Amino acid sequence: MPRTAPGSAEHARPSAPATTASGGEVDGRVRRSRDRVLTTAFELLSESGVSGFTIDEVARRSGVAKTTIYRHWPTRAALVIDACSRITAEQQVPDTGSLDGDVAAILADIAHLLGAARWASVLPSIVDAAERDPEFADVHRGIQHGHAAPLREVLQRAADRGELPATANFSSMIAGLLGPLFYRRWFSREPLDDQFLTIVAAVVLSGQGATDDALQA
Amino acid sequence: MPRTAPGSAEHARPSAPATTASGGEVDGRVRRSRDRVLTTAFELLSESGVSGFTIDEVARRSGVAKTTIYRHWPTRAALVIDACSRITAEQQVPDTGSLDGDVAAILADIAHLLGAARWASVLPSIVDAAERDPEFADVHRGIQHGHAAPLREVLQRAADRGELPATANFSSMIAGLLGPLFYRRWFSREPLDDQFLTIVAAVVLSGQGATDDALQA
DNA sequence: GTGGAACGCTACGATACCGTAGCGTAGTGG
DNA sequence: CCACTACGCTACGGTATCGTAGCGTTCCAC
Repeated sequence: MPRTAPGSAEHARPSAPATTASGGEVDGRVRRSRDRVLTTAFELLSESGVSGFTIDEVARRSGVAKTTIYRHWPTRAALVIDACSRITAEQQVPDTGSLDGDVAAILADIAHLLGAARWASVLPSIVDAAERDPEFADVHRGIQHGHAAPLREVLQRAADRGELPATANFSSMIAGLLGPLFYRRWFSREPLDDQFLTIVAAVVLSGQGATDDALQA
Repeated sequence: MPRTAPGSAEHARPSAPATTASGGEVDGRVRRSRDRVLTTAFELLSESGVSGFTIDEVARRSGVAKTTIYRHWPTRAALVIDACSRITAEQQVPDTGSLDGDVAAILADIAHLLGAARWASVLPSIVDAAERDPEFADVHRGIQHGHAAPLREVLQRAADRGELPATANFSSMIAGLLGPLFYRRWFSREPLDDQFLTIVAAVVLSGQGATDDALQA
């Protein structure tokens, strides 16, 4: 986003509340507009990346007037960020009873996400932007946390159950589990088949590894 | 690069040879211009990413006139690609005698690259572009191959020596070794300390793992 | 119904780039 | 010393965006 100044994410609505007196309900028109725009925005984002993202194009595709878009988002950057944030895709934390099962479930989930064109093609754009723009760095942090958290949780549970040594290095294990998947999707561009997932999980979990003790061997 | 058509990478020089009658030597002025431009281009690329890359800015910084730049590269895209290709950074293939030693050396190299601001901040940009532009996909493939090849070679040598089972799954091992490093640099943004490298290598190599047999356990 | 908010439309001004033209200057090689 | 080539400079034409203004229209809420 070379052309636009960051600008505060805060947006002063024209004048009035837009929420009816009762609860936090909003005018149906507002809701429709916002939804249509955000949906289109996300779609466009996955097609063209952060840099190819254009308000004019969003307006064209969504059928929502450009002026209306600017009534809801103060700046292009704000809309991009907002659309990006929709990716957060909170993963569910599985509970199969065993660490192996939990990890397998999570890896399968992630692999599925990586297979879904949209998600997987937007993320590199965000990573790139995050390298330079602090606002994107925040978004990135959120996404990152979103998919590492479930793994961390099942690892913690396993440690509590005694399935993992207390010295287990969670952070390294997570990198060991997710890294190879990401690597294949974005770098070597090889398929993420079940066999690969199984191998990754087996190697990291059996080399239970990731404890610092293992280094003495 | 939303604004510019790809265009052939071929560039018809104005008219004359630019190379003297003798060998492939070129006019010193040409050499200076090309060098200055490419250097500046790469620098700018790592600062602003592929999308923030501008011919005008390259001209400003390098001191080389925009018209001159266009005399050497037919289009913005061509210059970007050319600058990107400079990253290829051919890694050396170590030969410490043992698989462990070789892998450790390579991981240290990669970690060093990932620590170098320039290289590491350009790559996400290329990955992003490669998602949509076939020309960048080529560049990306080259880079990717460039850093996976040494690993593949030391693994092959180890297999020949009998240090690895013949059934070893090289591709998975490479993903298992490089993935975690990349993951830490671009996703979790944790430091790549020696301990981490050691753990990664130990886990993947000890779980020699990556053979399909290991799955029966 | 009716008032007011939200929307759509057209048109702008301002920038930033791309890529090219034309012309004069400087440096290279013989 | 001379021709030839590469270079620098200024100025364009063209395009794509951003973000805003003004005004009429539609739709929600009461």
